[in-house]
Amino acid sequence: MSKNHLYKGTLSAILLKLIEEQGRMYGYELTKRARELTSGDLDITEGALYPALHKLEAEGLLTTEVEKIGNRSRKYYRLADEKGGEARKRIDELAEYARNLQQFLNPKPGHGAA
Amino acid sequence: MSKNHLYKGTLSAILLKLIEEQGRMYGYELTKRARELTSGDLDITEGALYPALHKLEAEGLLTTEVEKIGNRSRKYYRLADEKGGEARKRIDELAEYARNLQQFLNPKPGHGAA
DNA sequence: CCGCATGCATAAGAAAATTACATATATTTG
DNA sequence: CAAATATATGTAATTTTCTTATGCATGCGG
Repeated sequence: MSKNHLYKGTLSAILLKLIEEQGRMYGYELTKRARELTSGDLDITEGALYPALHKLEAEGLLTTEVEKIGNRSRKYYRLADEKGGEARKRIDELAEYARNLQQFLNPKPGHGAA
Repeated sequence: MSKNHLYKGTLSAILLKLIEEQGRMYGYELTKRARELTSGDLDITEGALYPALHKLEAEGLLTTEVEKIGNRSRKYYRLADEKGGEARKRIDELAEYARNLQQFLNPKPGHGAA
């Protein structure tokens, strides 16, 4: 029972935020963390995840390091130094979006009307 | 300079919310109100608006009343009585989504780690 | 008269996600 | 040990949703 439909459009910014927080993360880890933090509301599927990560890498926002864990390989992502500003900008936009949405849903009870 | 891309997926819920608040609203009015409430961040275009409204109407969530203002006609939308529950459910989901997103961006300083 | 705001609507295309699949290793469970 | 499940990455076909570009018509201000 995911509520993915509402998260549409925020996926790549969410990925950037998680990666920024942890320093580096790999795909599978990102899906688990997102599920945790949203109480299961956001269930990122591979079909959405990997294309999004690849796109961010292609844009130069992320760099990768492949690491062997035993016989299996993980692909770690981290924010690219050169475009760190752009990444942070997108994360900030996400935060501003969240605030706007809150504002929208719970408009400040103006001083005017009782 | 809209930030529409972040709002993807939330449009129909946002429309429901606005209509619920005002009792009834017409298309053009909705675009203006959304722009107002989000300081211009959400600029709903007709190409997104009307298909979304038509879909909600087709789903039975909205009913319409066409009204003549002088020589021009407005199409007012209001929540359908029969499916008012579903509409409110979607609005609640939007609110929960907004809270989750806030939580996600500003995690409560957990008890766990120091 | 011309441009802009109001007001509704559709159509072609792009973007982003869903769903389904493919592959492979590691761990748990009956 | 065999089978199921978790870990781990990826692609492809399809669908949903939005953008961009139109189209039509009224009303008002300069």
